[in-house]
Amino acid sequence: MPSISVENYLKNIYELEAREKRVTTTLLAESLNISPASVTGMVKNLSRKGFLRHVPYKGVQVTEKGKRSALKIIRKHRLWEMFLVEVLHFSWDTIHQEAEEFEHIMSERMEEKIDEVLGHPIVDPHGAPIPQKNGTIKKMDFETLAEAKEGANVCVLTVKDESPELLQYASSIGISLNKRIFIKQKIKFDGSMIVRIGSKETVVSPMLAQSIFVGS
Amino acid sequence: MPSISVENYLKNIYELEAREKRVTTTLLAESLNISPASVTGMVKNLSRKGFLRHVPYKGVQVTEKGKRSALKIIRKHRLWEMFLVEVLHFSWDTIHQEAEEFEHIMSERMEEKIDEVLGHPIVDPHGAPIPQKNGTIKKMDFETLAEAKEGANVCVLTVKDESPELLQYASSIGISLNKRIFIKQKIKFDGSMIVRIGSKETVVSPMLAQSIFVGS
DNA sequence: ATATTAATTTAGGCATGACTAAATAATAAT
DNA sequence: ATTATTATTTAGTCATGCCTAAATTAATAT
Repeated sequence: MPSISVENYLKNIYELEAREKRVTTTLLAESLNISPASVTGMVKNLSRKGFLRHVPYKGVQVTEKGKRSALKIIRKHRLWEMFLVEVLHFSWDTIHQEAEEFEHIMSERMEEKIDEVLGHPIVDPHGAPIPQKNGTIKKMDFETLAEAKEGANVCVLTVKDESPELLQYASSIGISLNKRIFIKQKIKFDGSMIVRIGSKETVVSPMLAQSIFVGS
Repeated sequence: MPSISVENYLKNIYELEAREKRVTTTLLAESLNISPASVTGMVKNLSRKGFLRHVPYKGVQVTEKGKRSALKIIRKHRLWEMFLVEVLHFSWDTIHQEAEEFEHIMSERMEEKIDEVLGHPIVDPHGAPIPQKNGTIKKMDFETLAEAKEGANVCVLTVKDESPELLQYASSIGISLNKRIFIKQKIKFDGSMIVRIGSKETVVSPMLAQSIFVGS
């Protein structure tokens, strides 16, 4: 059984792979808040054990085996986030950190019970897809709000969940899952957008816009 | 913040103190499934840090500080057991092991939410008292079923929770919390008892009887 | 092409928390 | 009282997973 550290490495690598071309030692180190030197050591271990492929100075990739492990943990994380919101009435901005710990100690039995009580949900409270029992996960190929064109009317499908501040801010200007956003104007100067959400008009900064994934 | 190991030492010492005159190194080692030599080392640390008083060759006791920590963990453990039964529909014989892990990672916030959802329960699913937020715990001075007199009609108040088998067996002969047991006869030979629970008559072995705490 | 800078890896350490084997202390038995 | 037994402690190891400092490799700029 993989240790908590191993699980965190695999999860982070898997998630970084989705949004970066190369998952370098340094990138991974930053993501894990661990020194690059330490990462090198662990990457060697995990490669030897068949969880990763590592081309020195180039980057790492999870193998099939590594991916399976990563998805198991992500499934537990997202199910637990859902449970925190639905059953324990946590708000969406406080659950990520809670789930970071529980994902590692959640038993199979527990996973099943929670999945059952929640009625087999397919997305978590931030709209991220929950990996299924069989190891599959719905592919996400949404664009970010930052990429949406002027005049478009889009739907909020996913919001990045790492930062409570971001989520609080998003809530405060009316952004939540499945809300529609009309892009009234994009400012050339810095990429800010003037948008209409419901009946209110606000400005969305480029940084916020890059954390929000939308579809049509 | 105490490590998981430290929390387990403190909890076990506290619980052993309640039912043994001296908590010796060996006893503690057995309870924790750790070698006596290792226990000696940790006991030294914890004494130095003010969690324990240790008289070499005599035994250990928690200090006030140690007791406070122990009760915090026991509160989390018992609240979580209650939650597993009430909200996730686990049966009472499967929850102890689950809770052994979660007690260490449960945040204050989580503790509060669960306490709230459960309506501030005062006992766990095995009848053990849940330590309160302020660090107090209801004193348990019940007798064991084994000590009850012939002809007595007693009420099941607590059942030891460490062994799933014990709990399953107790359930199977009709023993659960708040059930009344009439002691029809005590066998001199081995201490077995012939009892009536509801309308059924059964034999309770001395070993089982010692794991069941009753009041009148 | 070479020098500078940045990324990566190697080498050596450290804390935690376990282990075994050997030594010592306490207890019980003759 | 001495011996045998049992409990406890000491000493020395080990695995995990992190660290820093130094060395190496790669990438970039002149």
